[in-house]
Amino acid sequence: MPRYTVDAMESQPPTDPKPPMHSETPQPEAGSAPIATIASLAAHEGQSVTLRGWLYNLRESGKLLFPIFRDGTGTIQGIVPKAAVSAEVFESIKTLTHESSVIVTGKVRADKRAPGGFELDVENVEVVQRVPADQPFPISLKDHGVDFLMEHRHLWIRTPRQSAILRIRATIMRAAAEYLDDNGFVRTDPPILTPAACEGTSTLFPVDYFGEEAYLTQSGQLYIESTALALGKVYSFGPTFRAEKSKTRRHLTEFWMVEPELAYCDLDGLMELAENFVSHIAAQVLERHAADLKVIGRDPAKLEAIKAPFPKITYDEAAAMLDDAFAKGLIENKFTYGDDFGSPDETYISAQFDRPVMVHRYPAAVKAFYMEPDAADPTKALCVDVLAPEGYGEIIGGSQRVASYDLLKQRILDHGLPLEAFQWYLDLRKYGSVPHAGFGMGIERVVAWLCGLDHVRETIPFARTLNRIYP
RNA sequence: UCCUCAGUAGCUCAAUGGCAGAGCAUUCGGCUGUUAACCGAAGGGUUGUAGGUUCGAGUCCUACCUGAGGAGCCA
Repeated sequence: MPRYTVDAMESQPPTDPKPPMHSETPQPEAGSAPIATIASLAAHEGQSVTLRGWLYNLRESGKLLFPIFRDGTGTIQGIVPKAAVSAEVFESIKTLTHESSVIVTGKVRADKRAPGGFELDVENVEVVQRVPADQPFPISLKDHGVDFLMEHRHLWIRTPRQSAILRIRATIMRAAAEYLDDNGFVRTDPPILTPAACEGTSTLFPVDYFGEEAYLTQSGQLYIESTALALGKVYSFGPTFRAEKSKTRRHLTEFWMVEPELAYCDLDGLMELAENFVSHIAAQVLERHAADLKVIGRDPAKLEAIKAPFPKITYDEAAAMLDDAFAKGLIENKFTYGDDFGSPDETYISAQFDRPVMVHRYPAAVKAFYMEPDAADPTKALCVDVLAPEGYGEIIGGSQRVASYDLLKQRILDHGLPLEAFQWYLDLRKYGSVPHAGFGMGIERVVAWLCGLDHVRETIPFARTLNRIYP
């Protein structure tokens, strides 16, 4: 039997020398133009470069061709006068079809007429694969319907707007991880296959686990509570699954969540983390994606406003705002005190602020069993929802967790949950329980909000929604 | 699960109960600065499915299918 020691270790051996992050791009042959990306063309003004990409569009005017190339980093228009190239090359470009893959050589030239400031005087085009003309690329430059685009998502992502969104998504995920990594958090990802519901049983995807019923995780929270008590500050970052039959612009059945969890942390500390965390992410998007924000038509001023501290109001204050709004006829439905906020309620509350608003201390009765009651008013839970502006709704939900063994056990029983499934979770309160807190942030809602999108299905490469699991 | 809306050419959409149309895409022709280029021509249809009303249905009625976005629930 292998044995595992838990003895304290001496300091760790030095780490290996840093391996390269990625392989080098193939070196060009001697004498040929260096390989460049479209995003970096400004550094090559006046030089001949080689671009490797695809034909995005082709316009022509008599004996002038205007092919637009894309390479994943951007687009650039080439110009091909008939007299400038051989008859074979001219004809080859003239008959190019949308999305044919090409290796282009040309000289970079600044031009005021070009949207990006540069054009490419094309010298040669090597066609890697020509899209057959009788089976053209299905995504045209004109409008398409949602159904058609989602059915062709694998091709839709090639369009400039979708590519820009995916680049911003990557930065948002990177900035989230980076903030936590730089602030002493240890990434501890929980399992995706889980034996029982975290909070209930109705919203999970069941899977067959060698004849036993298991579920896809709907939150790693319970697991990272245990890693937090082991490592102090931890986070998880991964996909989560909800089988809810929600059909709205804010819902996916599979989405990504980042969940920090901290030992020795209370609700105030958690809220401070949340606002700094979100501010850092917004700042990174602004810093790295001016061009992409322009492509998607997002006003950077909306992101510039996202700076800590965020406004913080209690549930009671939010409820009073809704009552006031109803009295003035600003919202349709009267809010019932004690209920959770509905989607229109959240939209109204968040619309009163230019940055995310933090609503804390909801009635314990409408919140999850693991939330710590407020000592000052035990009918309230020490929890916080962060509502994004512009109607994007809840992007973060978090709380201080119940620290007492007896109270947590009672809560599990009160919620009709099977005690045996939570035995390990109760252990956390048996062995060195401390005040601890954490939150979960839905990546897709943050992407939709920061990008100003009207639907989360554009925020993830392949969205999984109620009626769609293809492609 | 409920409510609302939609389904016509490859795509986006027109068509008072009376001949099935346009733009884009594709093919052919024209144009030396186009910016979703433009101009001319051609090909392209089981109007989601099944019934029904009618002299006649893309259009009206019934059921079903598919999709959309809103509620609930959530991030």
